[in-house]
Amino acid sequence: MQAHRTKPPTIKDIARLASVSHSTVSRALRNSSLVDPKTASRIQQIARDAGYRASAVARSLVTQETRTVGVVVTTIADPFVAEVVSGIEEVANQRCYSVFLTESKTDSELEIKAVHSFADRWVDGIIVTSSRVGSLHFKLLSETKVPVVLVNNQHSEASPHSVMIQNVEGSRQAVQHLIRLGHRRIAYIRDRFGYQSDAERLTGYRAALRHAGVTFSKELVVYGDGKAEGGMVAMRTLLGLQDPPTAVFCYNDMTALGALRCIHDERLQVPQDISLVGFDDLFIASYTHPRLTTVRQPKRQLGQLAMETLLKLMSGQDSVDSISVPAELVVRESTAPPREVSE
Amino acid sequence: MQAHRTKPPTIKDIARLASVSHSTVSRALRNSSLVDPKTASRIQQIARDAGYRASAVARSLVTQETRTVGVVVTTIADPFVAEVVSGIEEVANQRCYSVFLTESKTDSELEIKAVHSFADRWVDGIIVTSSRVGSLHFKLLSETKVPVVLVNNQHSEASPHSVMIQNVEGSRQAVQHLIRLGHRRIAYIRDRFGYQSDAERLTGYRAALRHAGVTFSKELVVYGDGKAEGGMVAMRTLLGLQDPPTAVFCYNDMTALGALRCIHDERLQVPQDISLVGFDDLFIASYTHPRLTTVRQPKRQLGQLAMETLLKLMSGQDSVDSISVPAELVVRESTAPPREVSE
DNA sequence: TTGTAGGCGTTATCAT
DNA sequence: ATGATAACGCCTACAA
Repeated sequence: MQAHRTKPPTIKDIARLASVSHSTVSRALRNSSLVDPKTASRIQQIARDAGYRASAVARSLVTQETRTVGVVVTTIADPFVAEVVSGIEEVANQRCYSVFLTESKTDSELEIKAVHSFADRWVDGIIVTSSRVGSLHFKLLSETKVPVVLVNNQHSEASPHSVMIQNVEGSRQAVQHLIRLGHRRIAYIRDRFGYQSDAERLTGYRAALRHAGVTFSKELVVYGDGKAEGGMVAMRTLLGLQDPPTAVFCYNDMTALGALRCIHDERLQVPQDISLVGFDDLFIASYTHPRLTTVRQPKRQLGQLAMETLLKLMSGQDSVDSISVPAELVVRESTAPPREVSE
Repeated sequence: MQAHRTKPPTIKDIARLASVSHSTVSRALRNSSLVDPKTASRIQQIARDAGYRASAVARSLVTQETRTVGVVVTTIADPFVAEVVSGIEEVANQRCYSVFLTESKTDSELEIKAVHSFADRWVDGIIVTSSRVGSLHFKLLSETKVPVVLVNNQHSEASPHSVMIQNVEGSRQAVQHLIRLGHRRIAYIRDRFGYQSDAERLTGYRAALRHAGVTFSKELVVYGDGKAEGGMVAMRTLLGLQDPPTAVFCYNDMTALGALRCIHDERLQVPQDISLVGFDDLFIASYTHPRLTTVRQPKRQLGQLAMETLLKLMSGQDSVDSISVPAELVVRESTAPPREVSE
């Protein structure tokens, strides 16, 4: 491996150096059996010395595949998304795929632009995570004939291939946990932008209530925005109620974080005054005070599964179906029996 | 825009449809002035109808540029890194560059593999953030002649171009703040893997102590790992001291998070019993209890600056120098005068 | 203003 | 086992 001041060497340069044709070089470098082992290793040595690296773009032009995948996310600054992407990247890397990362910022214009860019670049596959964008882009995705896998997509017009968390069952468990502790006035802070997953978590919430014979109370369901800020505001609303809840189930951990902030600011205690449950089990859930009870999503694994699914699709397997991953309740310190019951 | 069941159309297909040569199509689609505006728009219409998209890989082969940049990070699951990358992605996207994201996981093998992959793919530039990998790979980076920009790199053999936070001044401010509150026994929890930035923050810490005439106490400097876990362990050590510190400055917010956890677990109070300062100002710093006093790094901006620097480099400007970005102390609730003084 | 021809760096299909 | 030769899809002189 050596620095080259001018243009990097091409396959023809190596051919010249080795006094063979460039086809032979090509074969030698790809360990083709159609080449004398001796000359092969000789050529490999020469190529190495010259610092030769085959151009992926030239190769792609002829092979018609790029060994790249496009990943579009709302924003990588979201810790949930970041972990999913980390999982994707891990298995992509293992299989020698490079990943293009693009943020859509919940802007359908940008999302479309991203998909177009991916198509132009001949990516072999696309993964879309937690897209909040309307259905219009599904047409686009199906137009371009590259395989697409969705992760926790927020729209029901699902693509044939997706990896999703079991929202209903997860939230059912969470609320059931609160009920077993003795809670009856249990609130749910929704995500105004959550669409599908928010609807499903609401379903689980209602199912748990119904199962326990607790009547659903409209005032106990309020909207957040899936972020801490929205959780704070929503919690404030709940605390202002005539008869406030004794427990709150949040759309996700970020929302719970905001709710916790609000509760602290009101000089109330978790879980003594109010129990709190999140969703996702972000890293931070183990470091709040108190530690947050939450529903775990195997985030990294979701990413890995998505990439593995995409790999199958790209290799031509068409019998790949969607994957539904179970969520798991993690009980920590933010939940306890309500005051009335515990006394 | 129309679905095509078979192969996507090439420039020649469009040429045929428009009854012109493919060179004319090429010109028309790139708004060349060397083409009759009328035929140009006619061709554009035809291309649009046919769902034609020029292949970026074919174009790259002839133009010798890909409009892609490679970004290597330790792990995207690190919230600091994620925000930097978000900044990079934002300006890259604006300028129609796509970004390859690769995790090195602090493994020099992987980091080298990533750079090789980038080189093979003819990326126009590379950004490396918070690399902990040894200097050996700098040789590699300079070998490949693509422009490289480093963000908060952890080694002093810096590349000519980098974007760095002002660690010394930032930590000096943090510790000075503690001193002004009346603290004298101030600890620093280092990052075992922090190299350059850890050393610089230590320097700032010592400078502030010296300036205030506080003698440096070796036992008050302990090692964490830059993560919450390490912060916990380090804090436990500090609390076990004969004469524990009244304030602790942490390498970063993650470390502070762990320290806070430990303090809570010991039934001590922040800031009444002990003051705590972090570094980074991650999102979470505003949502701890109490809110964390910390030194802000404009993370997104670091990424933007890095990408802008890279853009200049790629456009041939060679008179680009490194950038040093000021850090800003953000005083919140985790710092207060020590007990002895406040009573 | 438009068309023709060559080349970007590979892989792949023929011969030899 | 090796070497010409032709793609791959696009851009760009150069010619017309």
